[in-house]
Amino acid sequence: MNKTRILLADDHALVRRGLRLILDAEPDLEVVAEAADGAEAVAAADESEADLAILDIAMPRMTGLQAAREISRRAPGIRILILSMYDNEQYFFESLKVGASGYVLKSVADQDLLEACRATMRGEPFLYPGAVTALIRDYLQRDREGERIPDSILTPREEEIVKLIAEGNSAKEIAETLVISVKTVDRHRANILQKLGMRDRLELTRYAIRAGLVEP
Amino acid sequence: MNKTRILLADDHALVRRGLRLILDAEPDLEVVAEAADGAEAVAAADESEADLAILDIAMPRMTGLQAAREISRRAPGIRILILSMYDNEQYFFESLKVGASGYVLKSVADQDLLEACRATMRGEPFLYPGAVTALIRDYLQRDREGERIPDSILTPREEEIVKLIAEGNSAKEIAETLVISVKTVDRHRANILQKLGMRDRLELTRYAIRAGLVEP
DNA sequence: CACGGGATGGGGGTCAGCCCTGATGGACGA
DNA sequence: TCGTCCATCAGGGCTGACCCCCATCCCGTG
Repeated sequence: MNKTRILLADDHALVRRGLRLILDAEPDLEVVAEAADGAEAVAAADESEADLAILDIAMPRMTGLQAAREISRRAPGIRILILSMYDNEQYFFESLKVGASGYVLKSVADQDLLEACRATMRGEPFLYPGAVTALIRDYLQRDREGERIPDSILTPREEEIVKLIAEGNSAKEIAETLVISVKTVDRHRANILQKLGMRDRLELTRYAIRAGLVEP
Repeated sequence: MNKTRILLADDHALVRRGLRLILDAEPDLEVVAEAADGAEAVAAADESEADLAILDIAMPRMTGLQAAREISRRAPGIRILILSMYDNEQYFFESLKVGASGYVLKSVADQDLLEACRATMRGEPFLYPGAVTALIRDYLQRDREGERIPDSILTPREEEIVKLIAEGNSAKEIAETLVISVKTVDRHRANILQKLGMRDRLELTRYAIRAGLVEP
């Protein structure tokens, strides 16, 4: 019987180590590669011939979501499980959109993670209980209003801007960092705020911190 | 030989489980209690007769720092190790202030965590390498300027203002809440920013979240 | 009592955040 | 090829954030 070959990506070595112990203790699972950020994860996915990638959502350089998008584009055969600190509908739906088969909260028990791995490898999507509620609520609402998913998701560029704003950079600094005009940063910020229904950088920052996009 | 009895507090069950595997694998360490938030940790410290409390810094209900303050007040015999995602001087110093003997980043290797536990139990403070740099820099600066640590620099009123700012309120809203003039709020904010050496509300907000003054 | 710190304000200034309209070029799918 | 989405940018306007100097009042302490 073949073991499921796992790529494990989390920026905290200690957490990674703990997860590895949990996974390696199972007879049917085997961690064959580790990554400390999104970019490493993408590279590791290319080389490791893993069957399953477990990606933390909050990582430097490239978030788990961006990495998932990239991995599922370059290596469609790899199943992806997103690991998240936050019980957040927005991120759950976005995970599915970027090609992940499952979404697991860090607050679940280890048995749930193992079950998620196995379900994913069987080709079944894994939904953590809270997400089911969110899913149902969403479908009900869409049904009631007869519309499709509001698609209020941010573009990659916009996510980049969100990070920089939430890290405390002014529009001018962001413009210099990205080598674009302040006006464009302005434009992006306006679009972001409008999409997320927020009113200013401060609210956006709190959101980004909650979502694990940046550190406080 | 007696094992070191450990209280492990982290809001993510998965992470907690992983850490427990790391710790329980050692012959001289033993996890005897777990907690999923700061309040639970305080309660567990009262009951568990633990020797060492490992507290994640970011937890609901009560942050690791608040819990540490409470635990070291109620049970001074328990050594405390703060576990943090953030390589941040401010946080590090606050940890020491609330009675912790060590500060360990989640990005360190498992061996470093084990070494931190043992050093703490030997009565030695454990400093992760980056913190040493910060410590030295701080001492140098204090030495140069010939002043001592201005602890708890903010007045009660100012802390009230900080909270309101960090919760996303505008100066106008704060003025209405406190029934004072916008100008006074302005004045307070200016004093606060000057005292903390920060430049705007956004930086202040991130500080307040890190310090556990407000929820993200 | 006099002095200092804390809280409260006013006047007046600069600058950045935020929003609107409108426009262009490139990429990508129908 | 055409429409759509994304990223890019300009001009111009409003408001709030942030800063300066200064004044008042209360309070506790030397």
